[in-house]
Amino acid sequence: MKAIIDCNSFYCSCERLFRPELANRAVVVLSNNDGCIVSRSDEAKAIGVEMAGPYFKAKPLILKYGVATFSSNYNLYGDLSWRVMETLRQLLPPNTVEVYSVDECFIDLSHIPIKELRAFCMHLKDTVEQWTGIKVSIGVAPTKVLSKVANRLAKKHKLATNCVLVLDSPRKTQQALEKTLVEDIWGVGRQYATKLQLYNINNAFELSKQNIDWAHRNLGGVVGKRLIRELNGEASMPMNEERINKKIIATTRMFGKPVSTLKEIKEAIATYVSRAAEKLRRQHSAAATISVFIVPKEETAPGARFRHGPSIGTYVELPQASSSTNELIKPAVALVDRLFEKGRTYKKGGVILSNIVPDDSIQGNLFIPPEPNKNRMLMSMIDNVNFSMRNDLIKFAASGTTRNWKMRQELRSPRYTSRWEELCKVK
DNA sequence: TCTGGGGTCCTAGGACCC
DNA sequence: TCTGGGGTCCTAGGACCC
Repeated sequence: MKAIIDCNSFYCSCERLFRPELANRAVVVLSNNDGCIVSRSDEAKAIGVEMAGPYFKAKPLILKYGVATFSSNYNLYGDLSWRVMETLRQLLPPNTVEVYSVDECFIDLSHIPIKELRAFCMHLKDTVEQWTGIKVSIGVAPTKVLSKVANRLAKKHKLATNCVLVLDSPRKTQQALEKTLVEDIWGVGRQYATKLQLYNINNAFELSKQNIDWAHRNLGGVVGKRLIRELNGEASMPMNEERINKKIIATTRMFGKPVSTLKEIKEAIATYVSRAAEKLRRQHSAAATISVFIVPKEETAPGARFRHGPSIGTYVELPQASSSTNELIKPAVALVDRLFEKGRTYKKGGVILSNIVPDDSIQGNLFIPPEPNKNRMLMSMIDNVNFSMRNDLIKFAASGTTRNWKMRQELRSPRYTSRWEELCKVK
């Protein structure tokens, strides 16, 4: 059997941890740039604050009910996420924890007898809560997709399930599938949900009865086949070993306010390159392709569903993979020159590094004299200062100093667990 | 006035090879 | 009139996830 363990309203729970007076109050956390709502406590859900809705639209509701509102504080969430995962690793055999996202992991439970699964999972849940202060829900089933189904119901019916639901019989599984609408299945997004409803397939049980070849034709090829098999209890998505290195690394942001000068866009892009290069070095990699895009500001027709306008982008292959900020900034900024059109206003930009290789096996280039990664020392010194003291204490001139385009983050809580000067004060 | 950011996997189709 | 077949690699774009 497999399980998915999922932190309840993760970002909100993190904020509450250091603000116990918020325990029973509605809490929401906003995305970067204070744009959207990305986490809601149960109380916030109850008063009708919508997930992923724009902040400005929810604001009347938030003010009316006095909802505690936070900008996202990724230093804090990252650290607490690590604590939760580390706790689970200590309670489980080696290599049975697959971290899936900042607040979720799959675990392999084949070492636990079926009859003891529930008790064991309660033990996991209680220990995580006791050690980290974060509440989790656990769904257990023979496959990943079914465990996601179980997890969703566990969270939905907290009182009845105590946040742990085990699907250990065909009868329980069928009941769970019947209670799950197609759009709530892991792997079914808006496109597929619409299509399925068109065929009058409305819940997960109905979907599980569909023909495999039909799924292949209609639900994205092997992805669809796999989904049907998983719903029928046939494990088709193996547990993955820990993903060490990312294959692409991106840093993309809305600008704090629309930007219309080439200089400012170049500064923003140079700053994003610095961030992305840090991520690259943290995993001891180098990138050989660098892509840059910018998104012009445009109006959304009233009433229309919001969508971003097309992004304008291009990329360049470097003669040799690199992880040095200065080597990456130059080509990135040159790409901006090609993309920028005078007179237009832009709202977002981004940098994507791909073609990523380990930095100890960089493919030499016949036409470039080989030289040791001479920037390595400098870079790691800069990283150390910036990580331990203050973001961007040391930065490259190309990043600019005024930074009018910088994102808004007006409601961020202190980084309680990762900055000395922001520690919780008891007295 | 204000609608996130960072990923993964998969497919189709073109270029190219023998 | 007939105009191969089988394979690999690459890229762009779609769909999905949290």
